[in-house]
Amino acid sequence: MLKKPTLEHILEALEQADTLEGMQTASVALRDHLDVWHIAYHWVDSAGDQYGCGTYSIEWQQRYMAQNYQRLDPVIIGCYQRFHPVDWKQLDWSSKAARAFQKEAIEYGIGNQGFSVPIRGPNGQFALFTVNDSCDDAAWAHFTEKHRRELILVAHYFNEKALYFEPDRVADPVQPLSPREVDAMTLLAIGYNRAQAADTLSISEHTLRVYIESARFKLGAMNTTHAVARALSRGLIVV
Amino acid sequence: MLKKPTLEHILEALEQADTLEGMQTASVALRDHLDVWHIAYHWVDSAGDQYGCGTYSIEWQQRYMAQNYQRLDPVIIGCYQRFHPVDWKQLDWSSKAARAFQKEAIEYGIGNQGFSVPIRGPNGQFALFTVNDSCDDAAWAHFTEKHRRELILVAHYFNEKALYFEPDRVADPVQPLSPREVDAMTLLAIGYNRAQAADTLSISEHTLRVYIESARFKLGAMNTTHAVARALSRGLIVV
DNA sequence: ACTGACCTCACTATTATTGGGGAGTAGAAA
DNA sequence: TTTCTACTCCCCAATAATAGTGAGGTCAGT
Repeated sequence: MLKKPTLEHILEALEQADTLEGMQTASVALRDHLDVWHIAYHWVDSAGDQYGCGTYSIEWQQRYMAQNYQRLDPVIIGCYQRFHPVDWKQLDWSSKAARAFQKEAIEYGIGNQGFSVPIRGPNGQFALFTVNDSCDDAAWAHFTEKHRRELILVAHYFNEKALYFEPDRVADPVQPLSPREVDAMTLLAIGYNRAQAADTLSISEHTLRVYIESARFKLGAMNTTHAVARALSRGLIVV
Repeated sequence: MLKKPTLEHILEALEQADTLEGMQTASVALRDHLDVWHIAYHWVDSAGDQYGCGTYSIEWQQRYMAQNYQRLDPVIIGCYQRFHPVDWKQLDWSSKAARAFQKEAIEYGIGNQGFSVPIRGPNGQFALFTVNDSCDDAAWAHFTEKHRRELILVAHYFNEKALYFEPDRVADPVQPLSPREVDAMTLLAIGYNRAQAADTLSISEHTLRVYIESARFKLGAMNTTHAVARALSRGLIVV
């Protein structure tokens, strides 16, 4: 490189990106900027789909996906229940499968040190942003301490871009529910049965049913449970 | 004030905080640093509990909670499905309830301009970090453009601290669902009835019921609809 | 070899929910 | 003024859900 791009430049380039290659370019630039082995952004979908970008070798990415390693990768498992960024050393590598996985990763050119930022979006979307390197513990601790804040920020920007590229999020036109329908859906979503919900709203159970039915039609739902699920995932109610 | 603290100082003070008052102090310091009317961090809990900190008046906070305004607050509703920080102007204030809410908020000393950052943690935890002020649109657009990145970062730090203070709320019913339970919840959430779901999974309806029941138990849900709603809002299933 | 978690299936009984109907009010919008 | 939407109430028969009981199998980890 003639000149290292600043973090500002990288973030701006990332903001401007309108293809996946833009994210790829940004991850390479960031790797050079931070002078580490690897940068990786990895979207983990509970449907099993996944995609990502980063500087891991194609071979490792293919191997990872072919083997469905996200099911046993301690980084994925460990981050899934966390909010805080995590150093790989803090994770649970005790199982035999995990150690075998780590050994194989290193053979594929992954460094022994890692720092991963879990990121979440709407509807349970989950992704990881990872910095990877090979060095001793003290140097790594120093690095993560120094760059923690910018890594969080960059992780956020990567995920923002990824959500932008994911088409599902901008789809369905939302027909709004009436206030009473929102009440009904909300109470059902927090576990009330019809009698309790009707009582809470001070209306008859029959009336409550009318709201449930009309909400069901508006939401195009096949039954009450479906209606509540749709109301939730469309953000029409907050529980 | 003798001297405005820098953002670095505020973040460091926040990191050091080991009581809720520390968050409160940080929000006041941040308000002064940014020279805005209000800073607010607001945890929206699936149990209906909520807490937060910030510079809103006690009266407004009490009013908000007493009226369960999180159910109709366009900021909450609008941010819930988003990942990106959002300017309040982009939200849907068209309903009568929303306008009445806004009017009342202004009477309680809330400014007309707002910028909210949605934040998510494990198990569907959701919170908002908001900056509020009163100024014209151009000035506000300039402000949000200028401070966007640091606001994202600060939002993250506030939530990190909040999760640290309230581990129970996240850790409480952490039990993950088994694969079959996830299948069952997912199929119910997309509108299948038991017969269809059982057929889809190629198991008997009796067996399906066992999964629904065990998922319901794990989720601490009172009925099937509640279980599906919880699975959704905790991000255990994606529809 | 044992423990525990998961997957699969069956029975009985009671209670709750659903999906069809229909009908009248009030208030806002056209 | 008419029309529309939201809100309120009611019946009935069929279906779904709940709460117990039980059993037997696999598979991973200690």
